[in-house]
Amino acid sequence: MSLRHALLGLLEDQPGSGYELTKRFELSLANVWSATHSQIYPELARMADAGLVVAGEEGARGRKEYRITPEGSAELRRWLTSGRNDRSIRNEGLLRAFFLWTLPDDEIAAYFQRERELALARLREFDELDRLIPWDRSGSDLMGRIVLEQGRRLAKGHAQWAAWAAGEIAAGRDATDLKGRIRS
Amino acid sequence: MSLRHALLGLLEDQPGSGYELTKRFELSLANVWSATHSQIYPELARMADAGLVVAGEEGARGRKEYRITPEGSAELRRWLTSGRNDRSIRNEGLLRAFFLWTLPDDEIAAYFQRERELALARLREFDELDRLIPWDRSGSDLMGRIVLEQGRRLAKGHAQWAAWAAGEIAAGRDATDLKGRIRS
DNA sequence: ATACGCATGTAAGATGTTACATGATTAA
DNA sequence: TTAATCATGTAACATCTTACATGCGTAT
Repeated sequence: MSLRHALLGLLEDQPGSGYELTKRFELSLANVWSATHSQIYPELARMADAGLVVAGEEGARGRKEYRITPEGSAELRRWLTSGRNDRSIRNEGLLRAFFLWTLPDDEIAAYFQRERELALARLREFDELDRLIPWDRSGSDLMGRIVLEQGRRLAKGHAQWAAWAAGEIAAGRDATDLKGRIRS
Repeated sequence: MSLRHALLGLLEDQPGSGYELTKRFELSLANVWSATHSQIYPELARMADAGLVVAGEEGARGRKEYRITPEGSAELRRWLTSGRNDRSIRNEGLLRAFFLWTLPDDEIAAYFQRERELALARLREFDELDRLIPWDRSGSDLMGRIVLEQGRRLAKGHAQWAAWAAGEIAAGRDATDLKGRIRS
């Protein structure tokens, strides 16, 4: 139930309406977690039922501002410290790579070349983000910079891996028929 | 619809029953993609309806062996070369990190310390796997080694990032009250 | 007046998880 | 004979995606 915890985390920083929280997903959480308003509105209602948040009076245009409750804060802390990172593994990029052997090897090389370029583009985006965000000295911004740094490292590592993989394919091309029936 | 493509990829290597494909998810795909038999059986039935696979006659204990069809192979290749990596971003680890500022900073440091240890344990597991798998010179094993290498790089990078982050927290501790209201 | 952005929701369908349910074969 | 493994499925529930639907407020 990570959507719930993402919402608790955002509300711990400051209260907000469903609409505004949707925007925060698009802006600050864009590279970490995605969610749309059609998920967020009903989830906020369920969280209110569970006592994790409360809605203030309706403002203009039916706007409802949610605040986190002490129970909500406790649940957030419980989630942060419970130590279990249990999302089942689903890495579409690696899944593709795993089956790439079914392609002719010039296409495999082209694939990794493109992966590398996409990763480098992502790296440039992160650098740009870092430049644009007016970081302050708050704890949330310190963690924001730490998360962004991991994004940068991941992108860089991905580019390097893709380049290395392209090299392996090129090296293997001479020694081995990739689609070969050479299985032992 | 990545489950479908994962199944096509596995069947491109060799035919198999639902039960056996479930095992292949647990063994070769364990660190890449997860799926359970309760997903796999109905999906294979749908794929047979769509003409991507065909079931042979029933064997012992009702065993049905599925083979990939030319249409299935074409669909696999289309997926591999269609270039769009569109999974919506969902990284629970980074999500947690993003909200860690709500904890006292000794707990943040402990969190990163544990992250580092878990990543190093993962790295050791990958090394062990690499040692145990009887790699051959086939294309599928070459790609298998390339994917495993990325697992190793990711784990190593994660450990380094966690160590770096712990250092940043320690450095910030002196300069800044992490939960501080110092927002500009 | 009208278009854009604010603001909230519902509905249908796809996908994933957990639990339930059954029975055959084989090795000890 | 009995426990483990092979083998297949269904059901209920949670979650996520995409599309549909409505109306207010504000600037041009």
